[in-house]
Amino acid sequence: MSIITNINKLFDHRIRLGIMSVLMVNEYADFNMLKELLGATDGNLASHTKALEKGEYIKVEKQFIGRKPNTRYSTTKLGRAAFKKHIEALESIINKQK
Amino acid sequence: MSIITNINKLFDHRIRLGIMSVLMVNEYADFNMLKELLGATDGNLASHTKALEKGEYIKVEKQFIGRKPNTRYSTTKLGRAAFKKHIEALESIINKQK
DNA sequence: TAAAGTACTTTGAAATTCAAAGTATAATGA
DNA sequence: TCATTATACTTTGAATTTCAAAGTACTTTA
Repeated sequence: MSIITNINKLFDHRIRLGIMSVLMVNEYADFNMLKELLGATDGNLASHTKALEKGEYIKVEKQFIGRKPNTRYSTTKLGRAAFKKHIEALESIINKQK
Repeated sequence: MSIITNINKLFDHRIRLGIMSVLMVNEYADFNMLKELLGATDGNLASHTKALEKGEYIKVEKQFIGRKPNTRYSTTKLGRAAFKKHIEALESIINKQK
């Protein structure tokens, strides 16, 4: 049980951390919203959302808004639980600094 | 200026986060101490310390203790400043969750 | 003095990251 | 109306990073 035991590999990247962080406080976020909020390129964002999707931490819904495709993301129960644990692990590391 | 702007790429990995975290609260840590605290393999730890060293965030001193080689690590001023900034960025993400 | 242990370092395969290019459709403008 | 530009992603593959196994150079132990 080391100090980094509860750091989740899947959240251990700034873009994925950002995606989760946005999705924890917003019920949904679409591709462009995430792209803008995180300053990621299209391809980069797509691969990170795919990684989180594969881990079943986020859910993807594709729809059309008017005639435009729109992809929106939301967290899963599993994702929310995992993220909370990750945040707690970070907090515990941070508190050691104080 | 996105929510992940101040997340430092070099600290954005659990092992390097762990190394810095240990070195922030201990003046020195040697190879084995870090290895044990972080549960890293030798090769893995070596490459992460090398990355932090290259970024001039930690300093490496090699000496002999008795007849055994001993490598000890400590933070640099630059490293401490960068890590503080990183921790503040994490805190700000965490606080958004509350 | 052979075998096992210590303290790393090197190596290279595997996994990950990333942006450029691609796809498909929609909107715009001439 | 038809070419051009824009939108919303996806695919691709080169570059980088991660990782553990194997290697090196001793030292300790039996």
